[in-house]
Amino acid sequence: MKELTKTYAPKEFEDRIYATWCEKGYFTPDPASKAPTFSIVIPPPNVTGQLHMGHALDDTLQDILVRYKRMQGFNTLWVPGTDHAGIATQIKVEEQLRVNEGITRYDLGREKFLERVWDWKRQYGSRIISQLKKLGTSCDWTRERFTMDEGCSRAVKEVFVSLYEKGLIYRGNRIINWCPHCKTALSDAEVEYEEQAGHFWHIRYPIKGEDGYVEIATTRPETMFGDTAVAVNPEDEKTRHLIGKTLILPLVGREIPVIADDYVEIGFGTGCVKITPAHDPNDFLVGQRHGLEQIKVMNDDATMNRFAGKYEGMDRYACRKALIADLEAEGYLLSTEPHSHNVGTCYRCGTTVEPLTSDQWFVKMGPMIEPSLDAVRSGAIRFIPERFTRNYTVWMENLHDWCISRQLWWGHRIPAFYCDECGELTVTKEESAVCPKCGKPMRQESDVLDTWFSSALWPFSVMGWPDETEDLKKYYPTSTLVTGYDIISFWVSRMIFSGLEHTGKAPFSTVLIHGLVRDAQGRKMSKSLGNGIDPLEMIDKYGADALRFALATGNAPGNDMRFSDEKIEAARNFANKLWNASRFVLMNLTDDDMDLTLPRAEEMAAEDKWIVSRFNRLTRSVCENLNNYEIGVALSEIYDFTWDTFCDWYIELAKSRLYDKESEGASVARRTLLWCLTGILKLLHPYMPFITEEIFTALPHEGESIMISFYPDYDEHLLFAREEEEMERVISTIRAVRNRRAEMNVPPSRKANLIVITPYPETFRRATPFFEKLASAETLTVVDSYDGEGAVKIVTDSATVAIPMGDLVDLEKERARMEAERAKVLAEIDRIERKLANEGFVSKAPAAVVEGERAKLEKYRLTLSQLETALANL
RNA sequence: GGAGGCAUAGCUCAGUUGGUAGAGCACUUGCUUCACAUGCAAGGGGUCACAGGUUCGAGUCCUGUUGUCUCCACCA
Repeated sequence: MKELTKTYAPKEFEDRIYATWCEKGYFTPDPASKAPTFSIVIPPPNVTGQLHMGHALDDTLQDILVRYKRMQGFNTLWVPGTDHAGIATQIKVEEQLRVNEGITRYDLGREKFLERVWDWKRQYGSRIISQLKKLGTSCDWTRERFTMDEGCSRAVKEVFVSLYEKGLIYRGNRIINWCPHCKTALSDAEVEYEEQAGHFWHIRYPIKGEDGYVEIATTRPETMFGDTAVAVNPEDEKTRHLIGKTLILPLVGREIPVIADDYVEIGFGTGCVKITPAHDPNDFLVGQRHGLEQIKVMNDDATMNRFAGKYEGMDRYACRKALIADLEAEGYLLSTEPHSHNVGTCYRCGTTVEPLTSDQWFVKMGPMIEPSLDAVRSGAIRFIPERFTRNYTVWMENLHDWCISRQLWWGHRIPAFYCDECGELTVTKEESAVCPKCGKPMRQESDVLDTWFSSALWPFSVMGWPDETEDLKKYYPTSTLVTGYDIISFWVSRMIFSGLEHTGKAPFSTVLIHGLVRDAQGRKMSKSLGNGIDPLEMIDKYGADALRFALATGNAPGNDMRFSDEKIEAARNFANKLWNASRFVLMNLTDDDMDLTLPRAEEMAAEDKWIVSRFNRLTRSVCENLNNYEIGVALSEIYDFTWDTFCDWYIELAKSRLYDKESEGASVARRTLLWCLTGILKLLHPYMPFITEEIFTALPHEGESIMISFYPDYDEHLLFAREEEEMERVISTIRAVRNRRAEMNVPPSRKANLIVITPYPETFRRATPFFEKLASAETLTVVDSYDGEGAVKIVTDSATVAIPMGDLVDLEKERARMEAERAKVLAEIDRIERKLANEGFVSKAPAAVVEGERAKLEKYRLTLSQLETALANL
């Protein structure tokens, strides 16, 4: 028989086991399977990224579900892959070019630059995949995908053309978020707001032909060059007289009208708002309503353009500073007050975004909103925890059109073509098209699509859509999507409306949301703080199983969790415990113990039936919790059972029979041990795949791997209520004896004779070896009555145990202790009696609860009478 | 401005349809018990933020208050 090393050493086997699983093809579902399917698509990590704790958590949860379902016999598929991550990847490669070669992408040109990015992708693209493998993820690697591979590109074109033809994609000049550093448009979702200290500058706008002026407050004076009106609310008495007047823009001298628009809030500020349609989303709308001219005053890099006059070429902030100084010098600056406000920043580079008007491509969201809300309302898609439904609904309801074009090079190039000859715009899936109108060659749109445009199609593009493939038929819609709450708006909602629009089906039925992994102090892990914990380092130090355990335990769905050395150490210790318990079982087994079935009920001792019955209950509870996505609760149940019930009690109880190796009892104990241990390994396998596999294959076992064995199932034939009760009596009495001995500082080496008075004489006679081994008993004698003086009396709800230890006993102390105990029991009896006397309780509480209280009362009464007898005998 | 989370043992957190509270770590005491000191045994420690309400019964459901975190919106 195989032997296990003395301590748990995950490095010795994790890689080997993973390689074996891959070789055997266990991760690939059987195409012939008729079983119900369970499918998941991985949230694709950035192709050039590295595994961080967020991934580790996300993918651990998915692997737990996938392995659980696979062991339950589902036809299970987990599709892996990576995302091209437009901006993120392009920034990285540009940075590398700058550092290594001192050049920009423009020096290389589009084609050469893209070659470089593909090189980069080839070089680093497999890194995160191999890191995922280290974690133990059971993805079907034969189906690995990339958001810019041929299939995904085809799906993207198909969707783009289809939406365009339906009128759901349009090109327009509208106000968008512009990142001056990335030099691209961003969607609303890609803008992060942060509170920044700023100022309100109050500026005087003179009224034409009058002496008066209008006071304007602004946080962004440099946009003044783009002002094309000043607005007041038509209902505002204080400003109504200004409507229709003409103002003169300070320093610029341009004339702008005062217009009336109820966008201006009465009572806020000066009641007069400068309107800059080209640089503010609200002003843009006001401008549209009033037909105002849009004057863009900045270049793509946020330097000022010719409309800024002498400030042309200055950076927007430099311009602001100079402008304020000039306004002050000319007497236009009325006052300055500090003002803190939210500033939009680019989610990739952190640069303050500039709202500006620009020609971009948009997805018209209107018609897709209602079906997306319906899918959730009807229950076709369920969020877990449920509260994220609201998060999703609110976002969906307030959705604006989605700006999908990016002025980047890395990404899906928009399949639109311009004919410079006749001005025709053609949107087509075809390459290098010729103008359908004039036959001249066309020029393809240079913009690429938002990364999230292709991610949104992921659940069906990876299945082969738009073709009616076998995978699509079998595995789409997918079952569960597992992701963090931080990308519900970026990704989850876009997959939902895309799935509904293009396949007519919601892409998944359940969305399991998890929180963020924070550091031990509760801070968000970030590069700039340098507080990130590297999952690979953790795997190296503690093993992948310990990492997975630490991530799966101790937190409820949707809540953030803290990660600490403490936590993963506890997980590693648990692995070590399981390892050593297995060593114990293994070293006791003999060559005859290849029978993997449980001994027959008649053969089993009370303790065997007890552990089997408890395991059976555990199985039921674990499955219930896993089915409800209570992944952490299920794990802690397995943990408690393994450590407390199996190791601390059952193994110890079994030892007394194992000594006599040849005996029938030893054989039964060995088979029960093996059966239970194997069951624990199976229950635990989804969480800790490596250690359970290593032990499983070391033990006598059926089948070549635990990962393709069947998950334990509740079996009513394995419920032994009577033996459970019997063993609980024994255990609680052993505990009580230990407790008294510890209180009295009796060393374990000092054995004692136990005299037991009990209504369950047989139980205690049979349990004699347990008291000898676990309660330092020399002998155990069951008697009808005992009045020995100078004995310590231990009273439980099933027995009075007397220990004659004359010299050690202080009679007065004993009396006091027992009186105290009596008082406690009396209080309990009183409490329960009052409860049972309460008619409301008896008539309204469930029968089982009332029955439970009655049983408790019974026990307390027994304890009380025993205590009183003992006191009388003292 | 709107929405939501959290508030339970010294610390970090569980607590699944309401039935007087649990774990890990830390702490105290005792153990070289032949699987494990990454261990074994015993123990101390909580008016479940506060105030009301529903109920026979509330950590759990409802309302409000306070503290704290997050998301969304963006009134210049």
